[in-house]
Amino acid sequence: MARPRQALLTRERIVEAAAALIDAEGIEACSMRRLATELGVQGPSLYNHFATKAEIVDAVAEAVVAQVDISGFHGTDWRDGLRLWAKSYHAVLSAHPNIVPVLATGPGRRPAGLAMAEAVYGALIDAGWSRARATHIGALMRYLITGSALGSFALGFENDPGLYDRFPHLHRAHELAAHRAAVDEGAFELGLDLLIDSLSHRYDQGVRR
Amino acid sequence: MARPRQALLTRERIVEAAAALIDAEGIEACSMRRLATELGVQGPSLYNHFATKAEIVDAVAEAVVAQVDISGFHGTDWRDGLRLWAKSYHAVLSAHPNIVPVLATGPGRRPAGLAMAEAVYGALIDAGWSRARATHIGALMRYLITGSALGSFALGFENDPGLYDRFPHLHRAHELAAHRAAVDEGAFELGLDLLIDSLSHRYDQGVRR
DNA sequence: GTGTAAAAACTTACGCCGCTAGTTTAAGCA
DNA sequence: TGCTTAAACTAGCGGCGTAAGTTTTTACAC
Repeated sequence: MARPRQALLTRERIVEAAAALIDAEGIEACSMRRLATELGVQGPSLYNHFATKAEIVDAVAEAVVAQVDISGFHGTDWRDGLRLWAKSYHAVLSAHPNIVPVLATGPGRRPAGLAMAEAVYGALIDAGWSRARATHIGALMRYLITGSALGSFALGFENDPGLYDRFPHLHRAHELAAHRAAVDEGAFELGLDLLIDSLSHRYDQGVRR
Repeated sequence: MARPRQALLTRERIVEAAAALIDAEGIEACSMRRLATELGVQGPSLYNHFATKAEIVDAVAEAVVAQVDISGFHGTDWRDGLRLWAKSYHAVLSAHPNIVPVLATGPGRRPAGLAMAEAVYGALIDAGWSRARATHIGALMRYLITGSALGSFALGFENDPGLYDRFPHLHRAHELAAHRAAVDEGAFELGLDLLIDSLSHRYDQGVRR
């Protein structure tokens, strides 16, 4: 086949298919040949639209970050804005855990990441936090969110009671997997509550740097 | 060359070389052929000592986690134990960031990870936290620690002022990289302080579940 | 001592990977 | 109408993880 009358590929179609493949089977399973097959095309054709595989993966990362809701910072208390943003970010990353290691490499390189940083940092500055503290708060929220999305804590323990015989306190660790959602979500929610409570306390006491 | 009088390889030598290569250039750069060359041997010889590359990477991960100091839980307040452990864990992962995504996949699969979970969970249970809360606290500490080690926040913003023209609050973001240590460490320390302060407050009020 | 089995290096090779080069044909425009 | 560019193709390179089979040495049973 030479050039078709109607283009078979677009950057959008490629990113969409790559995102689906990465979500389902991970970045390594999303090979150029495999992705092309999924799109009904031969492998090298993808290079007419993206220069490298890394560019495709980056575009997927950008599309994921763009889904995060940063509208909660407008006209609300900084605490509420922070909470809404964190929950949205957490929900988006939890839906796409396989792309998380890529996101972590450059929060401020992709447009959507910059827009997010602007919103978070801006809201904290406007609330009166010092520049240094606003940076720290933004960073540590990111730590909690990406850390929780990187891998399920509950699924990190295998469902085999015999594994924990040498660890008396872990004798019920094999039950963790069955309560994955409650454990993982509970830990994230607790972390968010603790951080915001503590920040709020400092803020109300006038400690803002 | 056939079998040598003295074995050229041991599991330890392989893990050591693999750890160095992963630290220096990442997991993908640590190919079987490359690693073998580094050890003065042909690629497939490694399979006499490990069944797969994943097994080698796993052994590196195990060796890294084993460096974390969990001795701080003995005979001290749970808050101090938690803080000492978290700082040690953070320091170890910061020294080996390229292995972090591997660690996140199974906190309770490797022996060193289990020993760590036993120490953390046990200390929290002994202090009086409920089983559910002890699990949550262990998990969210892990989130903060792995999240912070996954990628530098400061280095996520390129040192090019022009990039931030469209984002008024980020007009000094290009300076972040120059203060990498202060930003990244400051954020982690703040997160740790906030979490422990907040947990401590709840604990002292008798809210332990 | 000798015979045998296992161990630890080797060589060769398979199928997949990211990617390059060159080819073909259609589209878009002067 | 003719020229350039775009978007598909095929062929192929070097590297990857790994399997299979070879060679020689070691360790141990008789």
